[in-house]
Amino acid sequence: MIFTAPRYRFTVPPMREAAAPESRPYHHGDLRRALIDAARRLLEQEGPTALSLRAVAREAGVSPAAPYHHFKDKGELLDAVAHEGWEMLNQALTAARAKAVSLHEKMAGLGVAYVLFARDNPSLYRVMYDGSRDKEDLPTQMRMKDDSAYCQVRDTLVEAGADPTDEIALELATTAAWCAAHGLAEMASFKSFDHLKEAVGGEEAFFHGVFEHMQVFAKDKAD
Amino acid sequence: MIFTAPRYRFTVPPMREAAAPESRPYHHGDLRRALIDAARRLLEQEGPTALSLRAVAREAGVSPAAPYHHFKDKGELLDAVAHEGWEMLNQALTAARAKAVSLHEKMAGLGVAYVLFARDNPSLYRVMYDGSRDKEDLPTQMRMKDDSAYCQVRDTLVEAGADPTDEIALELATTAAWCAAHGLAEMASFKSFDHLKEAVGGEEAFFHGVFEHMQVFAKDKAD
DNA sequence: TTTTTCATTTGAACGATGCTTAGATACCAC
DNA sequence: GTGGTATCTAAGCATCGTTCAAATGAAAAA
Repeated sequence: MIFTAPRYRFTVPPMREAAAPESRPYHHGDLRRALIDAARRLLEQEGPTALSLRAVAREAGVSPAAPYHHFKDKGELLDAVAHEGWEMLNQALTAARAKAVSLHEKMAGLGVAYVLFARDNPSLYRVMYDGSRDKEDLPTQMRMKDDSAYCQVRDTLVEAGADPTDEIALELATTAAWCAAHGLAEMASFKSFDHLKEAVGGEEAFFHGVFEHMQVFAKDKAD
Repeated sequence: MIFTAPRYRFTVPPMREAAAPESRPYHHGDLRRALIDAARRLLEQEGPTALSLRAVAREAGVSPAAPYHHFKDKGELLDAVAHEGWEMLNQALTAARAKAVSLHEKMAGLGVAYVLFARDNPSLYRVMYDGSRDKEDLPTQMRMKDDSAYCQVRDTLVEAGADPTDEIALELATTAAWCAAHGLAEMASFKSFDHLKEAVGGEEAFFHGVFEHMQVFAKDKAD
C-alpha cells in the first residue's frame, strides 16, 4: 500500500523576467537562478538549437565565462533546466490524476496529460529527455520521488486492479505505459497525423484514441 | 611546389565495404557515396556528438568545403544517412515478419525487431529520428513505400483481425503500435531497466514483456 | 574605519564548428 | 590539343564551448 508522503515544494519557481536589478547582495545576486531562467526563456522563444551557453550568458547580461562559476559545463546547466522540467511534469500528472473520476479516466488522463505537457513545452521536453538519454538513465527524481510520473502510473495501475504482489508484471505494465506515452509525445507533432487528428475530432481526442488501442489504457482492464 | 602524393585523395582505407571504386569519372569518383559511408562509419564508432561535417570530410579524405558540392548543408548529409537507416529498418521488419508463424508472433516480432534495430544501431536510429523530428514529419519512405514499417504494421493488424474498412481505428491502432515501439526503443537503453531485464530473463524477453502489456500486441487480439 | 580575503565576474584567447567565397584543378567533349 | 565545367582546395567569417589570468567588490578581520 502506498502511503501519502509529504509534498514539500509543489511548484517550480516561476521564471523571472529579464533583469531584476533590485537587490543584488553579491555581484549579480543569484546568477545561477538567473541563468536557468534565461535558458528556459531562450528555449521557449528560440528553440533548442538556439540554446548556446554564450546566448544564455548574453540573455542574463553577463560575460560568456560567468556561467562556469555556477555550472561545470553546458550540460550541467541543461541538467538544472531539465530538473525543473521534470518537476513541472510531475505537477501536471498529479493534477490530472486528482481531476479524474473513474479509474479508466485516471490512466487515460495521465497519458494524455503527459503528451499535452510535451506538446505545450516541446523544447523543454526535448532537453529533459536528451539529458537522461545521454546519461542512459531516467533522472532520479522520476523514479524515486513519490509524486514522480513513474510512481503515479504504477500506483494508478494498482488502483485499477493490477496485482501489487506481482512486482515484475507491475513494472512491465508501468514501463509499457511510459513507453506508450513517450512514444506518442515524440510523434504527436508529426504532420502526418494531422488528418487523423481532424478525423477523430481534435488533437486531444487523437491522443485518447491512440491510448485506447494500448492494453494498459484499455477500459476493460480498469474496471 | 613539393612533389608529393596528393594529400586528400585516395587516402581512405575502406574499413567497410566502401562504395565501388571502379568508376571515378571525376576527381574523387563518387564523393557523395564516400561521404555517406564516412558519416555512417563515424556515427558507429564515435557516436552522434562526434559527427561534424568537418570530421566527415576528414574521414573521407577531402577538404572541409568539399561536401558542399554534394549536399546543401550538414542536414542534407544527415538526411541521406537517415534515408539509408530507414531502408535498413524496413528490411529488418520485413525479415521479422516473414519469419513469424502465428499472427501474434508477427505483431510481437515486428515490435521486437524494431526495438532490436534501435538497440543495435543507436546512433543511426537517433539520426533517423532527429531528422524527421525537425521536419515535423515522418520520412516519406516510412509511410509511402509498400515495405515501410507503417504499412507492414497496418497490414499485419488487418491479418490479425482488425476491420480493414474502419480506416480510422486501423490508423489509430497502427499509430499506437508505432508509438509503443518507438517509446520502448528510446528508453530501452536506460540503466533503470537493467534489473527488470534480468528478472524476466534477458533483454529480448524484456521487450516482449513490455509489448505484451499493450493492447495492440496482446495475444487475445491476434487470435 | 581601514584592511584583508576571497568568491565572483570579466576579457582575452584557443581550438573547433558550419558555411561562404574565390580560385585552382582535372575531367570530358570538341 | 583547347575550352568548358563540374569538382575540389585555400582562406576566411561568425559562432561555439571552454580555460585562465586579471579585475571587481562584498564580507570578514583588523
